[in-house]
This record gives sequence, C-alpha cells and structure tokens, in this order.
Amino acid sequence: MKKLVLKDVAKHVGVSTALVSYVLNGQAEEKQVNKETAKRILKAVEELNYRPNQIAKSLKMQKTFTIGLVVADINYRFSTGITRAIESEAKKNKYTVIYGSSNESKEKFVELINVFVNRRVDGLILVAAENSQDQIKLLQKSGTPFVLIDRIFPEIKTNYIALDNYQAAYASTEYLIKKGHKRIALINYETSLFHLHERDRGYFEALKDNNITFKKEWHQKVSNENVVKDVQSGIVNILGLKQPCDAVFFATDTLTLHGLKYLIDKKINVPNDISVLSFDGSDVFDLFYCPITHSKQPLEEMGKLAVNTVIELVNQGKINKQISLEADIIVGKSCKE
Amino acid sequence: MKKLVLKDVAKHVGVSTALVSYVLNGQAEEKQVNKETAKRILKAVEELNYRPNQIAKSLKMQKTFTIGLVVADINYRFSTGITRAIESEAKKNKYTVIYGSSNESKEKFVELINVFVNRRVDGLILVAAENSQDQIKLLQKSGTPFVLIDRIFPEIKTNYIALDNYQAAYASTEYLIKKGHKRIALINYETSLFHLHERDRGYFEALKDNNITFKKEWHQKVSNENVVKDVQSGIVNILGLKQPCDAVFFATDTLTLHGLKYLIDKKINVPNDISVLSFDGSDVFDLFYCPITHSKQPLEEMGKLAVNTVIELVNQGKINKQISLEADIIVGKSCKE
DNA sequence: ATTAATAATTTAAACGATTAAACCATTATA
DNA sequence: TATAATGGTTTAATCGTTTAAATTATTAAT
Repeated sequence: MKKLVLKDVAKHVGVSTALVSYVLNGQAEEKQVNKETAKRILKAVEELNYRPNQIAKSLKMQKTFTIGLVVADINYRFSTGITRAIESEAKKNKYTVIYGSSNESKEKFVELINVFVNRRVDGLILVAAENSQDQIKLLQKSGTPFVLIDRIFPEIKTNYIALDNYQAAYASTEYLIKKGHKRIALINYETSLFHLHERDRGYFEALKDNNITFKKEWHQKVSNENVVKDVQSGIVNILGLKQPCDAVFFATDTLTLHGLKYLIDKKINVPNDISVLSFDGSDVFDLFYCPITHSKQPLEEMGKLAVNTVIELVNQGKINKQISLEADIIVGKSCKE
Repeated sequence: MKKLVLKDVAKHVGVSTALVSYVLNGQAEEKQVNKETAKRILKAVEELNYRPNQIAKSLKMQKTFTIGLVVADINYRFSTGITRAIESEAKKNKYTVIYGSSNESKEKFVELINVFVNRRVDGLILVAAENSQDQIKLLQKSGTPFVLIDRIFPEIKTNYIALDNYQAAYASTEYLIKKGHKRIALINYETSLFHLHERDRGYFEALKDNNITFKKEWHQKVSNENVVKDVQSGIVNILGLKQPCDAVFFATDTLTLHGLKYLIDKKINVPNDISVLSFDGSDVFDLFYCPITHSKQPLEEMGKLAVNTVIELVNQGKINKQISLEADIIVGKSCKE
C-alpha cells in the first residue's frame, strides 16, 4: 500500500504538480489558477484522500512547525501543567510539540536539546537543568530560537517567562507575619538554582522589613539526594527549638508533600501545632485534612506566553522578552488565624 | 548563520558527499573507505560540529524514528505514568515521541492521529477515545503501524497492550469478600468503554462465585459530565440503603479521588464507616489519612511493551500481539479487617 | 493580421541527505 | 602484456514538496 504523493494527484487530474501545490496552499488566486481546474484538483484530493508529506514540506520550506519542550521532571505538577498549556496553545498555532524530560540531569538536558535541534524544531521551550549555563550560551551563539521558562540565569540575558519568585515568597512570608506568626521556618532545597534562591531572598526580606530577627535554625536545607530524610529532620529541627517555629513555608510543592506526609505520620496537627504555607499548590493536597494555603503559579498563562514568544522569535528573528509573572495566594485553612 | 550541511563538510575535506555519508553511518568498512580519509572526515565533522539534518534523512529514508502517542487526558495519573515510561523506552531505541491529548474527545483523537500520520511518524501508540472504532479501522486499512494501550475494542482485532481488567476487578472484589464484606458497592463511569465494562464484569462474577446476591443499588453510575455530583450521590445512595454497603470499590483513581474528598468532607471514616478499594493508585492518595488499598497497573511494563511492539511492527511488518497484564493488589489500610 | 497583454500551465531546480552504479587507479593473475 | 580483481572514490538519481522562471494559450488592441 504505497502512500499517495503529490505527483499521483497531479497525474490523476492531468495537470502538473505545481498547480496542485498552488491550489493546496491557497495560492490559487495569486497564481491565477483556472477556477475549474482548481475545483477538479480539490475534488481529486478529496477523493483520493491525499495528505501532503510534511517531512518533504519541512525540508523544502526549512520550517517544521515543531516546538521542542524540555521539562525538568515529568513527575512535577509544574511539568504536567505547563506541558498541557503549551501543547494546547501550540496546537492553536498549528505547531506540534515534541518533548522530553531531563530528570534534572544536565547531560540529558543537553542531549535532548541536540536531538531537537537535529530534528530542526523551529524553536525550543526550556526548563533549564541546574548548571546548564554553558549549553544556554551555546544555544544563543547558534541562533536557535528559544525561551526559558520557570528557571532563569540572571547572568545570561535570554528571553524568558518566569515567576517573580522574590515577590511570591515575600508576599507569602508577609502573609504569615500578618496572621501573627513570629517564628517562621523556611524549608528549601540546597541548590544553585536562581529561582529557589529568590524564594529565600523574598523570605529574608519580608522578615527584615517586618522587624523579625531571623534565626539561622529556621532555614532548613534539603539536598536533592535525600529529600524525604532531610524534610523530616528539617521539621524535627524547627519544632525541637527552645522556641519552636509556629509556621513553616515550604519552597516547593514537592517539599510540602513530603512535609505533610511526615506531619500526618507524627500526628502533628495543621494548623494547631504548626501553620503550613506552600509554594505552589497541587491537587495532591486535596486529600489532606485541611486545604493548604499556597501561592499559585499561573501555568496557563506561562505556557501561552512561552509558545507565543517562541513563535514570535521564529517569525521575527531576535526579540527581547523578559516576563515575570506574579503568583496569587490561595487561602486555605493551613495557617492559624 | 547558515546551517552547515553535508556538502560543506565534503568540500572542506575535499571528498564527495558519498564518502562523508558512508563514514557517518558506519559503512566505512563495508564501502571500503580509506582509513586515512575516514579519519579526516571524522575530524572535520568534529571540528565543524556538523549535525546531519534529520528531516532530509527522514525524507530519503522514509523513516522518521518518531512515535506518535495519543493519551486520553494528560491530567490522568495513568497518562503521565505511561508517557514517562514510553518516552524513556523510546529514547533507548533512538526514537522520539510526539504526543497529544485527546481530552476524551473523539474529534481531537482523530485530528491528532491525522497530524501524526501527516508528519510520517513510524508508528502510533494510542489510548483510544470512546467510540473511535471507525478511526481504528481506518488506520488498520491504511496499514499504519499502531498499538492500542489500556483500552481495546473487542470487536476489532488489533495489537494491544492492556490490563486484564476483568481479572483485576475480580481479584479486588474477591479481596473485599475475603475480608468479610457482605455488601460491596461499585462506583463506575457510565460509558461504552470496554475496559470499564470489564471491571463491572469482574465485580459481578466475583460476587456470584462467592454466593453474594447482587443488589442493583450497589452499582452506582457516574456520567462524564457530572463526575463530582454523581460520585457524591453515589455514596449517599449506597450509605442510605436500609442495609448500607460496608465497602465501596471505585473503578478508577479519579472516581476514588472524588469519593475520598466527599468522605473527608462528610467526616465518614475510612475504613470504620466504610471500606474503600480503588482501581489504580495515585500518589494523590498519599495525603489521605490512611493508605488506600488498590490494584496497581504495571505502567512501566505497559509502556515498554507498547514501544517495543510498535518498533517490531515497524521493522517486521504485520505481527500479532495481544498482551493482557495482571494488576497487583497493594494492601493499605482502607479496608476493614 | 500582427502584436501586446493577460491568463493558465509547465518545467526544472532547489531543500539535504542516501546509495546504486559507474569510474579510475593499483595490484594480482594468466 | 592483457585482463581480472580489488580498493577507493565520484556521479547522479532519488525521497516529496515548493516556486521562480519559462512556456503556451487566449483575448484585446492596433
């Protein structure tokens, strides 16, 4: 069962391939194709159920209508949310998404980008892996259109769509303070990722601006290799202080998840024993006994903006787009009044 | 910044494109390329950082090393799990995955398949949308290699990798019976999807084989348009009986999620007030106050098998592979002893 | 009846790879 | 010395489109 090609259609109608191509690409008017001929061509295309070979088209047009997407880990809520948003917006623009997950490994990240570039995607949307600055710089040099989402490198000027993590963390911390909390802990990853540092910074500044003297024991760090253990000991630490913390701010939803599991396990009540605030929500939290107050990233918007930025970039060459979005605080019942 | 092409490399080395191609494709021996020449070519490729254009290669080879994946809804745990497994197995075989979500709409399902076929994917992995039999038959006629996963149409003979839903539901129901439950409810979608019917059937047969007379009120149906409401009224119904049910078997994890939310809300205790068994687990359940007993689909294995089946299909033409996998029961604490 | 203008169509060269077949040197064999 | 065998390389067609340029057919103008 050989695939039908343009030439077959042309032969069937008794015209040249050029005419068929013109008609199929809406250039019938412009190339003044006879209306009758056009009709016959369309009829044949319909009858034969001809489908243009996009590969051949891509080769000739030097354009694939494909966007490569690299996420950090498909298991993150962020990843599925953003993927969904991107896929849907891309489809609206007749683009297809090919994607992969770096699983937080720089090597996989680089490899994925190479695969995508070799497949001649028109542009890339990237959630950068830790320490992948060099790769980003290379990409810039090569002129491949790309936009970073979520994570940025402040020392490299790129197009990006990200959250204003400083603002979000500041607002969250201040929310806790306004609710009367005096000793607020922060549990965050030990990492070089800028966006997580910004969350630290927002937390620190909010404390300072509200005249709360930060104690270093409040800041508990979690290593990527030992998430579960470190979250647990983090909680143990902040509750074991002479003056135990009265609230904990988890810097990512994953951290919150592990934290809540432990709190359930140890029958530590939220919010009576400790208030909980999460950076980013998750439907995972739905089954916790009380709704979790959290800041919420506008995933839909981020995805949409990312797609539109890449497309703009593809169509208009260099542009400059650095967009920082604000997070909303979704009030649950996990913070004591 | 023009992209480097094969011809440029050839010119740079001072040989024909054929030689470069041979060397790059591991045919140096076979085509007896001079070892020195081969070295010079490889050196140039390295220096110039030449990357073959996969589009051109695909066109010539009539092979894209791409698999199209259509899932039912990216929000399902099943979808992310299977996607991850497929992507990883595909990468191992040097295939790339392009994918999309039909959002349970037959129209989107058809559209996605068309997009993928036009892009000349080598094969498809499909979670079929409801009532998409015609499309599947068309695909078969067209000779496109594809494999169904999760959902099958018993009236069409296709390659598939699926769960033995009958067995899984039977085992789950029997598990409840063995634990001493006498009045077991089933909450399932009202649907034409075969795999969900199989779950009904497993439930019915298990009851029958254990001499439990089924009461029709035990079987609560949920419409796709009204999931939340219907689950709630389903629970109300089975608990409001003169002889209330002592256990409920949710036929999908989504149904379980909504059910548990409602149970929390109404302070109905699991498992004291009612035992809960879920078809398929989800890390979403981690934050429920007790671990949910559930049957577990082997996602990793399904994904792996699906990829390998498509690849086999691509390489060897027609094959016959109908694989039914068994589910395991993961024992939690949501069923009364 | 020519020529000019316009309408309709075809030709053929790309796009960037692969590869059968042809070609040209050497060296081995008769 | 002629011929065959082998090693090494190039030529050119091909995959299925698009499209500038050439060509032909038709109508209008002189």
